[in-house]
Amino acid sequence: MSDNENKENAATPETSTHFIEDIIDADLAAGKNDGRVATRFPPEPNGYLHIGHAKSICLNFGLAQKYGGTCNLRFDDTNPATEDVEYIDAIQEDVRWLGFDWGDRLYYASDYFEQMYEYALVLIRAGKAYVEALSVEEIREYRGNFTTPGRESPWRDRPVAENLDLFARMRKGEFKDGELCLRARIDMQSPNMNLRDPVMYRIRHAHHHRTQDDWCIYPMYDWAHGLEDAIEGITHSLCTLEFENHRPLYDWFLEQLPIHRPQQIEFARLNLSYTVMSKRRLLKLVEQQLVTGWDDPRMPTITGMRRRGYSPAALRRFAERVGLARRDGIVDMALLEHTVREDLNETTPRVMAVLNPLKVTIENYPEGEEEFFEAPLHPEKPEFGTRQLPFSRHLYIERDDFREDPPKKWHRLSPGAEIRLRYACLIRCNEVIKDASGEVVELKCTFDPDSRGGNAPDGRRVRGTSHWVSATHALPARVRLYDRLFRVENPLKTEEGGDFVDNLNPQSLEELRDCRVEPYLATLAPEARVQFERLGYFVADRHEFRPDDMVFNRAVSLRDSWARIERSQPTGPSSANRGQRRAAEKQGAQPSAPAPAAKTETKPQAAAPAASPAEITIDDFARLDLRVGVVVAASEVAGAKKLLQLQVDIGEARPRQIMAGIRARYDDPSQLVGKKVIVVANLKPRQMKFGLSEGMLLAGASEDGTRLELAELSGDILPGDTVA
RNA sequence: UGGGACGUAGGCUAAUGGUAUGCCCCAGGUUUUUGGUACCUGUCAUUGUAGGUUCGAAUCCUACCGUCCCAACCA
Repeated sequence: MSDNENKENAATPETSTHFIEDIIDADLAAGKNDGRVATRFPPEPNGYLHIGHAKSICLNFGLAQKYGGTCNLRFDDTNPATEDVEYIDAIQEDVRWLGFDWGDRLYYASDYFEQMYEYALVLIRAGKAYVEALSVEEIREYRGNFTTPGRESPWRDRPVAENLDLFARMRKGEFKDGELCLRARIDMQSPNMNLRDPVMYRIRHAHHHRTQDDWCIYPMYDWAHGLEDAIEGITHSLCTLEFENHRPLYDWFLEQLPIHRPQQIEFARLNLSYTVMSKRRLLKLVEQQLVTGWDDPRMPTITGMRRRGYSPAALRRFAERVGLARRDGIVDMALLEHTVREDLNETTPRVMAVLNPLKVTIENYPEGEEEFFEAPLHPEKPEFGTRQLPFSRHLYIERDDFREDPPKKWHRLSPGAEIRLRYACLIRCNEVIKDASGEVVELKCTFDPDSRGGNAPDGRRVRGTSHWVSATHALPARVRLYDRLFRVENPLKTEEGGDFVDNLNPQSLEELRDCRVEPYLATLAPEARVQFERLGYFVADRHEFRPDDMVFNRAVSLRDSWARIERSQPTGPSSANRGQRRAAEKQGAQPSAPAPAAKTETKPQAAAPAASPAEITIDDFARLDLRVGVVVAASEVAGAKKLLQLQVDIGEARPRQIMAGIRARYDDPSQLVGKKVIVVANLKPRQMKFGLSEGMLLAGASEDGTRLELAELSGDILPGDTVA
């Protein structure tokens, strides 16, 4: 590589610029705004901030940092009916915790009310605004709809003097709520509904948390927001896509006034799988006590994620990583979890905790004796230091780390097997003690005195390493295991008449009350993040943790490749697949290919370490939407030996295309045409090599049990009928 | 239904007329006193579809299809 190339590479930025940076670069190049970049983060104090806001915060503050500009924190407090000081405090705490500093640039829209009022007078005098006397219902009716243009209000041509008088009296409080309002005089025919004489001020005799009872008229968003930006000298006003239709209005208002003209730019809001992101819905979860509060660790709120143990750096990195574009989509929760693991892996000390303790007695270790092993707090970072691990005759190990009948590839403890206790020694299991019900209650083991520190004296290979605590020294703790709040990727997709709360994951929280942790953990401060070795990243609960009553929340589990191996083992407990098949057999049918059940839908949660992996319940099975389908076309798929491509009418606007691995049985596909079959209608469509498959057909063994056969139906049934 | 936007792999994302980038997911492997981490390898895209312009198109043009947003005195 030449020097030249080296230089070029060095100059190439690691991340490419996104479209907003491109706009700013162009503005700067054109000499706009005197080379200034000024952004703002303008939350309405009517709820807590969520991860979507975090994206916006990182964007706005990040841009200011990058361009040497400023970013204001501004509360858009124009609606006293829904706003509250509780939120004002919480929002500031969240932004600060995320790592951003607004310096002395904290502003409130309500500080501009007087100025806005003056500007409204300007519009009235110019004949661009008028006092409306129609009722809310009448205004709605006059507005028309998408297809029919609006009609002009009878008050639209009220003389300026009268408007001025009425508006002044509105302010003085001479009218009741809703009796009058101030409207912009724009265009009732506009195809953009926002331009059909939008309301600028409404009358609300309400107490405002900052202006008290000074005002009884409050500005609407469209009128207020551009003014707030203009007054603060914002250059680039960033907002989400749904405000795109408002931009002509944003611009129109500012054009009427002799003030600074900020530029509104929209970007796609962040959506995350397995959660909801609107304040309205989050509020519902809180109010109906479906979660413990705004800071419930399962909530996608910033404060919830904080309590969950996510770090500010992880959230910032995530915001960076999801990118910025104008196309909306749903970011995979797995990306967030990956980012959290990545950050916590680098920043977090390792400690040992046993969540489901199983008693172990080291028979050749003297009763009453103890010793201490020095163990590093981070295996790759000596600068983290070490701590002393007490060891004695009586220990606890994780119940999951022992199996009486070990499956293949099991590296952990089982009768006669030898494992390493992390940083301590090698032990071998000699005897299994069970209680009356047959449950394993204790293991009798011996340790190899020459293996102190954990190394095999003769270099023998010991593959399994378990975490452990000394029973005589360990401290009790409560541990909460969290899982995703919703059991489906998009909780907003519900059955007819359903509600997103129907999709809540009933197993999103599991509290373990009988955990044992090493003594070192009592020195932790609330909110300290640690890795419990081999289990996951945990945080000392910021509200409930005390040295004598320890409470930990699991931020995220470690990746668990054993769970994967076991899942794929034919002899292991049933995989998601097998479970589903078993359930299907009860109904006398067996799902046949194409895609053996959507992986992402039935994937067992890596979570709950104690849970038996991958079972599905009868409730899961009931989620299958089975429909009657009529095959309208069937053909072979060129290049695929097993597949048939079917068009199946299930009573929808168009037939579904379904790829089925049944070619071996139906060598003449045309014989299938006209047959009534059973279709899994709510299976996530799957893009296969040979085309999209939009469902799955049920099949079973033929009567003589020798071949596969599609389950067929007959009788007076129609495509789309539900199969009970 | 009128208007506005958006379509790149299973999910995000890059590309600025020069032959599809990176991350996540998934599958395998190496190292390992965490079945973690790190590292390596692999699967997956004729860029929504169909035409056109061009030596050359994800990029420009046309048409179609699909998805999202808008009919609060909410923001």
